[in-house]
Amino acid sequence: MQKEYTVPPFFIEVYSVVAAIPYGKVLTYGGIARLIGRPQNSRMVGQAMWSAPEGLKLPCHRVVNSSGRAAPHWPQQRGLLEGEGIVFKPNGCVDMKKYLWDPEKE
DNA sequence: AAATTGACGGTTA
DNA sequence: GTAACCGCCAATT
Repeated sequence: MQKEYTVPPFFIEVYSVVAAIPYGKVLTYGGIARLIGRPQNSRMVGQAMWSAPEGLKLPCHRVVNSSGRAAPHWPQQRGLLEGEGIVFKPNGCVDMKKYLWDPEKE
């Protein structure tokens, strides 16, 4: 078998967490990094998303940065979140106070 | 093996 | 609230 998918183990951890985000909730890159045990690796989380195979159905659009804002290189993310019932504030930020997923609380 | 890049976080101004 | 700089770690080339 050829390894077409040389998916780094680190990314898999990220995918697992991202895939666990419930509908109508959002999580920050740093939040994911913290859940996988790498609080300093927030950047890798984003890199994992970009490299994420679409077949995994990762709700990457539910992942926002610490500012509560959507990804800077992503044009449609905002529309996707609104489609899930998430409301953006006029300044373009998500109401993290309400939509930020709390894995330990669930 | 080395150097560069990167969908970021946090702090300071 | 916004803007700019630094730091951190791993993947990619």
